[in-house]
Amino acid sequence: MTAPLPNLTKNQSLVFETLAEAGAPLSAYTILDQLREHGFRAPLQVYRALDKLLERGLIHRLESLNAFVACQHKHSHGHQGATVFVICGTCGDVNELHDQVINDQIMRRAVEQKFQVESAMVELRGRCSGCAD
Amino acid sequence: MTAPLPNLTKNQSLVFETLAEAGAPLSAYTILDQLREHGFRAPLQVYRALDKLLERGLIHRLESLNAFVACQHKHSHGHQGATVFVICGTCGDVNELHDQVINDQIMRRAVEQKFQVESAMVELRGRCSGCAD
DNA sequence: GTCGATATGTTATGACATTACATCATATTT
DNA sequence: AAATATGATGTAATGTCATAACATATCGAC
Ligand SMILES: [Zn+2]
Ligand SMILES: [Zn+2]
Ligand SMILES: [Zn+2]
Ligand SMILES: [Zn+2]
Repeated sequence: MTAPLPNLTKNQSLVFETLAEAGAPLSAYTILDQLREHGFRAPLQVYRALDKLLERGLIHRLESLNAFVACQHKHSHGHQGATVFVICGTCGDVNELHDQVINDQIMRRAVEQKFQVESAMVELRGRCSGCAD
Repeated sequence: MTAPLPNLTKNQSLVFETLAEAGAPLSAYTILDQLREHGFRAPLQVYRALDKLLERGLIHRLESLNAFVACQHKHSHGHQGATVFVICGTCGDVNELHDQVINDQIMRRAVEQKFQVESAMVELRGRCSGCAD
């Protein structure tokens, strides 16, 4: 029984659709450029929408790329625990995994140190099977 | 039998010492400011030194902070596998862990996808025991 | 309608990182 | 020693990512 999501605002929808249709990570400024024809003029319009979309878990931020990507979980179930991003440096393809073993171990180590985890980032850089040597 | 490390250059040493003495993450521009009295004038002097220190594993880059930190392994043994950084958002304290379970599982999942891992980053953000509510 | 909360528009600024080119130091070869 | 190659350094300019500050607009609760 989850509360129904309030609708996205116009700007939030535009930003989300841009990311969802790209199916790949985009920087905030790339999103801005793609939305200029829809009236976007300034970075803050993008960043504000991104912040709200992040809060709702509809998108993710890839820290190692300074870029954003639509969540690959179509049904918007909450993300419990760490998300693992597998990023090909050659073709730019990104895959999102959730791994219970990694998540459990992260939490085990955090508890050991009495560390309260607010967010966990796992990003793998390398080459996907299609780009292998 | 590891080959002896060639000595660091003057700039590399200055940057490394700055990070080692700070014992905390510093941005490239913070390092630059601290080294102005030693003749540093431009960001590139810092970034070039950081690149070399990263190559040798003497320092790490914290992707979620856009900052750099000296490796906490005093003996400069190679880092095999994922390094886990535990970062307190309140006091800024950073701890570096190496966890075989996390590393093994990352590699297991990568192999499943035929993904060749070049680097793996795990960063936990939250509150350390000293900063708990 | 008034008020409060949220969203938006706009300008300017701050923070992080690289490109391009010139110069200097050092090691190797001839 | 002179010539060459390699890596390090100095400097200016530029590019990329993100936020501060302030004004205006929209919408629902009362
Ligand atoms: Zn997701
Ligand atoms: Zn690829
Ligand atoms: Zn280390
Ligand atoms: Zn702390």
